[in-house]
Amino acid sequence: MRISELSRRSDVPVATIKYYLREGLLPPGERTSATQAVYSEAHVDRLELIRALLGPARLSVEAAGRVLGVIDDPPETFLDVLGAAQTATAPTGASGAAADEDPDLDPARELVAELGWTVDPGSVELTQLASALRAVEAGGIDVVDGGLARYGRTVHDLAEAELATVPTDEVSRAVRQSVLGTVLLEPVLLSLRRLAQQDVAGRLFTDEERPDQAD
Amino acid sequence: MRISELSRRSDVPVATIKYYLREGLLPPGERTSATQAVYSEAHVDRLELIRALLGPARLSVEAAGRVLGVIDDPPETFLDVLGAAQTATAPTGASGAAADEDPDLDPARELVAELGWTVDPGSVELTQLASALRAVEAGGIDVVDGGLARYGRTVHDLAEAELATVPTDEVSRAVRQSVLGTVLLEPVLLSLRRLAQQDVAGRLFTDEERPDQAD
DNA sequence: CAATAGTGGATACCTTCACTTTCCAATATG
DNA sequence: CATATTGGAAAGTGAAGGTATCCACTATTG
Repeated sequence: MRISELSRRSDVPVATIKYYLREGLLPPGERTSATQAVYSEAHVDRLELIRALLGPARLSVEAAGRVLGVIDDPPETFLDVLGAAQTATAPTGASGAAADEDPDLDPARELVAELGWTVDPGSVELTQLASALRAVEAGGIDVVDGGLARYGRTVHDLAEAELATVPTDEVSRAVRQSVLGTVLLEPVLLSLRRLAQQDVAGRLFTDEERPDQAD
Repeated sequence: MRISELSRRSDVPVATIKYYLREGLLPPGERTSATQAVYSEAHVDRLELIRALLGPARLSVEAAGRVLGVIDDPPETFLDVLGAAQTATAPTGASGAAADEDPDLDPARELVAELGWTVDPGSVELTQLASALRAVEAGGIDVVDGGLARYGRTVHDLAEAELATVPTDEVSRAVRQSVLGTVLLEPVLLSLRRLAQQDVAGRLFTDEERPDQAD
């Protein structure tokens, strides 16, 4: 198919497809002449994936490029699979640069230690956890019931369920599953959490008793 | 204190403080004359909170304004607390407008039904779950081990732990806790998940055996 | 086989967002 | 009184993510 049909099929404007081609998110079509190329089903799928990464997963075009790059050109070893997934999707800079100094990683480190987890001590995620904890602090809110450690243990269950789906026989499939799982399940997690909150709140405030009013 | 000291204390540029004042995120200082106002400790705290919302929580200035608006001017009833929290932080539009038609809410509805949750059938979160599920589909990845329902059940535990911290005696404190909890715990959740993945991946690929290759 | 429409590619432009800069007239302050 | 600050308005900025415009070329189609 030519670009206009690709556009119709994928519901992405031609100009935008060209943009993604320029940015290297979408591989070029197969050239049939100096000014013509044909695109395949694979291009349609790829565009869908790109839109999923840029939309729900909220990745920047640059981050999406890194994610797709890891999928297209996977690391050699299983050990590197997750690391690749995570550094590819880190918000800014990616390669281990400090955002602005490092104000205080200790609370984050302590929490991880309390949970008994083994993590990369220099990973971006640790920095992000630290700043997330500072934000909670700034909000002056009470931490989760049972403490953050309980929260962490529950999240660990999630991580186990996710990683159980990663095939251990072939690196390229493992990469795809873990890289895309890492980013595409985030919005699922977030929206499920909010829906669960609705359910819990409903039980708390409606069923048992309603504090004191109508409306 | 005057604006320049507020700036020093909060580490936010004067021009930015003025911007937040203009956008209504920060309440004006107390006027002492036509061209002078004094700011309090409360302003310092508020600025910290604003930065937490705009930074780690990744809210837009507009969404942050809605969140702060709910806190400053809480709903009357407990029933509305969570709803207010959630609509205030919804990505776009907020008030129940369809992003672009509604392609297919059914998978989301089904999942929620399977979990036995009671949720607002018209809530934005349902739409977001639907589009998140479509994104997973687009990525062609296997769903979590044990199915999404298992994932959902685990998330429900999280929601319970969170909502257990919401005081049930005073609406204004309940609002603050649930509104800020909703948004400020998201980055905590996300970064903890990734750290948990590191731990799980480490156990899978390092301890037991490494599959079969070098590099 | 000429007229028309559709291409790939490059470049310029546009819009939104979150700030920054610049001005200003009116105080504060030394 | 001279200089520095202030609150406030308005214009400007830089990054991000597209769009729009051109253009020299095919690829049809009548």
